[in-house]
Amino acid sequence: MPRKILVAVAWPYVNGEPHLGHIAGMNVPADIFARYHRLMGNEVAMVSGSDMHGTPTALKAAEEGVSPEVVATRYHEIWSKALSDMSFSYDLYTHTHTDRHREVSQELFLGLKENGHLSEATQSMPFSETEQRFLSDRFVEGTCPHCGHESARGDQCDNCNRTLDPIDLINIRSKRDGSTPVFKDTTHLMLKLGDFQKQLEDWVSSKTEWRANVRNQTLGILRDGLHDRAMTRDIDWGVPVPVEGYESKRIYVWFEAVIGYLSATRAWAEQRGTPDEWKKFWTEPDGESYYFQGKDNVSFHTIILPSILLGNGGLNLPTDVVANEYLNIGGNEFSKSKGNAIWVPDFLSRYEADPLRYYLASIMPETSDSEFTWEGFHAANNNELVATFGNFVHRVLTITTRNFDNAVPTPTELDDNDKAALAACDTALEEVSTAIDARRFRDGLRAAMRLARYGNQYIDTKEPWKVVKTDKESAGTSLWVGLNVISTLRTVFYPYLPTSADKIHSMLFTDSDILADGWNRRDIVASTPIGTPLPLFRKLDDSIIEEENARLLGN
RNA sequence: GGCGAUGUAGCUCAGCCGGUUAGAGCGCGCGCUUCAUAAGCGCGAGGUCGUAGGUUCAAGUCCCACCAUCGCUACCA
Repeated sequence: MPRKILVAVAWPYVNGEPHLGHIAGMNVPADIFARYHRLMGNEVAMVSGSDMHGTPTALKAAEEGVSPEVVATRYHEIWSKALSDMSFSYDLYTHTHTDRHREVSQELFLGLKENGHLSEATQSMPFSETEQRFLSDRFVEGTCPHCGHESARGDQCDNCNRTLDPIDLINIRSKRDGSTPVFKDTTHLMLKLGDFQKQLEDWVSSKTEWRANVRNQTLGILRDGLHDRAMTRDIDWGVPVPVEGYESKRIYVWFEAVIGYLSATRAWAEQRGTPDEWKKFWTEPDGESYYFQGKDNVSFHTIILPSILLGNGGLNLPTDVVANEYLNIGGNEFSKSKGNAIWVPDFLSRYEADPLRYYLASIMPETSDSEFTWEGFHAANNNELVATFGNFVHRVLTITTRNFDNAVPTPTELDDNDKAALAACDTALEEVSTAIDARRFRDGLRAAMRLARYGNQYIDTKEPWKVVKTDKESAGTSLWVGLNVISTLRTVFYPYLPTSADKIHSMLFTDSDILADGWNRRDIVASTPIGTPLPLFRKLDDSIIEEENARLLGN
């Protein structure tokens, strides 16, 4: 019975290009997970899209003097291409400015209203008279009442770190034009999160296999008790609120962004001509769903999204919320403003996706922040991919084609070493499978690379390049075993390095594709022709370290 | 301030319910090999397990306090 796996990837807000920090924590693990499950024969839908309605996007548009849609669409296209160039296998990468998304968002919003989970509340907010609009907390600044810092934000003081309410700010002013806002009452619809307190507690408590940061952080929030939270905003860019009297407001962007997972699954099902297929993942009891994103997003996926789903009823809660920490560079977060960022399109103009996927998976910030360095990328590429994995594949294929007329040799009786090598293949399949299914991606990669090292040890023991001169049958058997190891490496590396796995496949086999072979050690058949071996990976010159570090400082 | 996570060899990380000389990969040193993109294999040197207490026959592994880093703290997406 195939499992039904929804791979839900966080929705980036599109006001810039993707950098390595973005993809390391969400897209890379999600794609490994999705590819693994497809190879296992499970039913997979991997969906995501661009969050078009983020405030930063609207802000950037205002700066440029164009409509938010222009900016959002521009960066959506850049993101789509970059994700595709990274070989991320989305079944659908859409965006939130579609009719389908608006309909589904409004439908769930009204569902909550009909079920009595929305309430109205009036609050006093800063209002700009010059712009005739309400200013969200990030658009006002003033003097901190606690420490006297002169440019405290509306929600928090950057100097003393205390949480603030904009009404407490001394000398409050608009960050947009410096004018002094007035405070005006505004009414919003609030989601009564408290309605779901008990259900959420029971649900999260039962999820003992979740990562510690996700589970404990959520339990901590629940322990404090949930309060109503506004689900509408005084802005004009976003999904209209489908309620009379709210024509000038929009649905809170986080509300509709997390609904994107559902609207995108439905859009995917429609596009493939099976409009009800989304239900496999969302309403059938054995549908599984995995949400990949950064550690700053946890509560939106463990509190708000589940509340929306519970409040509508009949929709599956997340099986797991896989939150990663951050990938840093130079000891800091990737930051556009500080100039220390490596952009995906730029990276891919000089290097290939697979080595990057390898390095990012090997340093994936699963338990704590990790650090991208060019030295590390260079070393991972040259010492591990080229020297260990690529070289093993290349040396076995080369010896084989040169001595056995470009075809798979016929094995004779297997000795203990041969049997151990085949057993190592099965062990690797088992270990990588267990690790990926448990969302331990670094572990899985290590287990895969262990098989490549084992292959080198085996071949060194057997010395077929030497034995072939005296005992061709014996050398042929060793190479046949080596080819089995290569075939298995193709499988266990496929989730991590899909392009390289495809290259191996096309050198070993002429029929079918990797997916058709499943998560198994496909037997190597004697006499099958083998293509000319080509290196899997390109060795990088030492000079790139200095070049890239200089480039980083220069931008 | 409150909540949460993290802190183990130069680097990236394993160490489950506490129990022989704390492990792996990469890097580094030495040796072997030369089929292979000068790639491979073997051996070895590196750690008072963030700090300071406590519990215990025994603690990296449990308890307390503290320090550092990161996230959240409900209107940043």
